[in-house]
Order: sequence, then C-alpha cells, then structure tokens
Amino acid sequence: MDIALNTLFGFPVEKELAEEINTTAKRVQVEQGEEMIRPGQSLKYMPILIRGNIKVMRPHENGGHLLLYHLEQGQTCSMTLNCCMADAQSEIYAIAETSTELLMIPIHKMEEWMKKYHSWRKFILNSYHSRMMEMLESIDSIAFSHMDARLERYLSEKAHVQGKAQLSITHQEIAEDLNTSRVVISRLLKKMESEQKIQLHRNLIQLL
DNA sequence: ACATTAAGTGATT
DNA sequence: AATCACTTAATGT
Repeated sequence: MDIALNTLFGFPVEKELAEEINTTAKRVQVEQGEEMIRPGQSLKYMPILIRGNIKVMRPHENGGHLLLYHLEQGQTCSMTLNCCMADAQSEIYAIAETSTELLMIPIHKMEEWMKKYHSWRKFILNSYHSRMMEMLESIDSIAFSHMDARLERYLSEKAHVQGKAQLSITHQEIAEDLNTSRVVISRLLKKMESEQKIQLHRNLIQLL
C-alpha cells in the first residue's frame, strides 16, 4: 500500500509515521449507500477518508435522521474520535454517500501516535477544529435560519461534495435529511426555481 | 392501459 | 412550517 499521506494530510508527515500508517492501517472499500456506523456501536477503528464522501447524521427518536455534515478526502470524524477516546458508543449514524475508500486505524495506535508524532497530533487537532467549526455552522443554520436558508446551504454542500451541479435526489430525500416534510421542500424549491437559482426535473435538480 | 412513484398546489392549522 | 387532500406528470410493467 502506498498512499500520498502528505497530500492527504495537507502537510508533511514524518517518515516513521508514514511507515507505521502504511503497515498498520487497513485499507477498506465501501460501496455507495452502505451503512458505516450505527448509533450504539462501539468503535475499534478510526477512519480516515481517502476517496469519496460520507454523510454523518444524528438520529432522532421518531426514526428520522438529521444531517450533521459531510466528510471528505483527508478528513476524519470527530464524533468517532470522541467515542474512541472515551471508549464510549457511537452517538451518530454514518452512511457512504458515494463509494469510498478509507484507512482504518486501530484506536490504540491512534493514542500511541499522539505521543510519538508531532504531525499526527497536528492532524488530529486540525480535524477536531474543522469538524467543530462545521458543527457550529450546522447549529447556526438550524437555530437561526429558516428552512429556505437551510435548503440552500444543503444544496450547495451537496453539490460541493459530489463535485457536480446536477443533483440526483428526490424532494422526499431532502426532506428527510433536513427533518421536514416533502411538501415544504417542494414549495421552497419551486420558489428557488422562479428566482432562477435552480431548475427542477424529476429526480434531478440543476443548480445555476 | 394500468399502477406506482415523484412533484405541484390550495386550504387549514 | 406542518399537514391534509387532491391533482398532475413521469416512469415502470
């Protein structure tokens, strides 16, 4: 296995760490739509995303899931880190939004490397920081924005992680991610269309 | 041609 | 913003 860790992390990595990662990490391929982490599950590995993207959601009693954020290349899930370090169970639900490739690092390694390698510590702390900021953004948008703003944010994030301006998605699916009803989404999308922001088709939304 | 699923809309709370 | 009830449009069999 030979992965460009410098590119993945965004800064130089110690040679010894790169070697350790290459020998201990399991490289895993996950198909689109596959369930990766379930609430209540205890975690033995921390994932680092090599390719693709992952949807992280907070489950609710009524069976719905509220979208928290997406994970992209070079990122790891801070909720997972939390669980690993506290030896706790998952509070979140994660599925692969596209087919993805991951490095799975055993959690005991993760703690060991925190002490040994500066670049690893930096990677973990950076990850924590950026996940935390995204979480704050999500909280802001839920608490202080109305559904129209949340929807626009949702669409642009979706377009960003998929690298496309055409989203193959139904109004119902959007409604589930935002924990609202399909009717509301349909109305707001219709409004956006009349404002020339998007074009609507069956199972497809074209961003302009 | 018929059934099913996605999307659009007015009225009500 | 949510829900109901209904319509219309697109797709599958």
